[in-house]
Amino acid sequence: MSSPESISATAIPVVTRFAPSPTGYLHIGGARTALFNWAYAKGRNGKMLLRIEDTDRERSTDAAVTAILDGMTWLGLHWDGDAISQHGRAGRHREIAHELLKRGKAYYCFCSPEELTAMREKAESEKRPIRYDGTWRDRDPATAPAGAKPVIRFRSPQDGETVINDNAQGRVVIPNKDLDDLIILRSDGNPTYNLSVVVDDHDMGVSHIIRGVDHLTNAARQMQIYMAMDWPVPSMTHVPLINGPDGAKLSKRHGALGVEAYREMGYLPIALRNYLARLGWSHGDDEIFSTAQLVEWFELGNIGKSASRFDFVKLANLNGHYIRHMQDDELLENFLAFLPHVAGGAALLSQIDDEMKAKLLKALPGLKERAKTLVELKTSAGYLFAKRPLTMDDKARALLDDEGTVALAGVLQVLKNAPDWTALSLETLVKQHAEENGLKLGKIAQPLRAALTGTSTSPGIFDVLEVLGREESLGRLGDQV
RNA sequence: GCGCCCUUCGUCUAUCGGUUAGGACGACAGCCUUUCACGUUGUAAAGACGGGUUCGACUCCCGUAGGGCGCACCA
Repeated sequence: MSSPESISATAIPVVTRFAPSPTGYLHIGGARTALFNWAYAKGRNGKMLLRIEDTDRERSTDAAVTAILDGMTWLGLHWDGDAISQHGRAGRHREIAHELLKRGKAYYCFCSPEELTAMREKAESEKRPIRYDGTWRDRDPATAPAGAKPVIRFRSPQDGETVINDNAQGRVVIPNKDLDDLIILRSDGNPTYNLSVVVDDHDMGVSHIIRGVDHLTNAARQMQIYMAMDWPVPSMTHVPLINGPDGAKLSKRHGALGVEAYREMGYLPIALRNYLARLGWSHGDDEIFSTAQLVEWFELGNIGKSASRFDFVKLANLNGHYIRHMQDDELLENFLAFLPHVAGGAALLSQIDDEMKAKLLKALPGLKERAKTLVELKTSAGYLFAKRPLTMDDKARALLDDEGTVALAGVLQVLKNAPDWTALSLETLVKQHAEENGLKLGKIAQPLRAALTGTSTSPGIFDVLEVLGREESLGRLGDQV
């Protein structure tokens, strides 16, 4: 608290940003990057801004913007202020490109795309590094071919090295000779990514850049632009990537899905947040923690360096934990909100009136112990919605063989005379009946379960009886005798 | 090809020169039990390889191997 470092750290307002390009859905790596940016800002009273990097007009779509915003909202990652369109700031980027020109930090290059391709191919065939050769770096623009439309290139330092003091990666040194003169303004006058990012981050007052390591080399080029403009360089953090379960890059085959796919698979935002936070970041041995704790504990220095694999099994385990521990009414809310996003869910939702809601709520304590996802919850709740006479699955049918049916008929008589219909008293009643007839409880409970639910697995059978109610229960049992 | 980065149980990770290398998921075994789960107890399971530095290396340095990222008038 008293060290000069922490005093200055609290004095500088923390501004992070998440800057996706809207060329597809919000994938899981992007979601984690957003989570880290959000957690860091939240934990220091800062802001997380959202910038849509839509300067590629060909590939950017409105649908993708919507998907990204929806995904973040569902995950509970709220950005501050309005989302900023990078494309809308092209004029400002152009202005800086010309400022760089004026400062002698950039120059016009008249090479045609064909010449550049030839240059690249030649370098490749000669096994030389693929870089712009600097043809126009010191050449007089007056000697340009007539009518050629120039691009503006950044005049990158040729000697020395650029050092990135990265919070996650440590000190990364890139020799300047390996960084060529990148194009900052295209021949059509549109700015290029590395320029736009620097100008926007600077103008938006971004203090901390947290993004994927795939931008590490860009970070060096961007630093050079900051320095050419005499702008302060933000704190940099490059987080490792997330691979598929087999260690290879995430592809559509495994989990390169949009976050909406995780919603459809029945994962809870709180579980996904917890899981994602533990991928590449840690707080000692803590595995299960609240979002508030994440915000409190999150430090950039605790981000790891190596790529991690996405493990659906562990996610499912965490999800099951959160389902089990969630308050019933809150879980019901999550469940109802989830239904429209899953096949057959909308139809089911239309059947859920207040009475059914009450039933669901009552059944939830038994149901949630047994579900790792909301999809499983939907399946296991199926017996509540079933219409008489129930259709039996194979295992249920096997339980209702001759012996099972006899047992069922016996217990049905007892249940018909049950003085009150609560799980507790029914249990006493049935156990007493079993004892009197020298039957193991299982010999009665399983046929009951089959007749009541049409399946061989369910929550505790006495809870099922209570939730279903006397009339419905006796009806279903009678159907099978 | 060039540059940068990474490498601890199957997986996610702890360790910041001295530990029987810890935890979690998963696996296996037991207990609980009306099914399935939950819960609970226990077991197996790791420092890529080779050199240094050091009294002492998972930890620091060098090399090898493997993997990743970047090298566009994409972002």
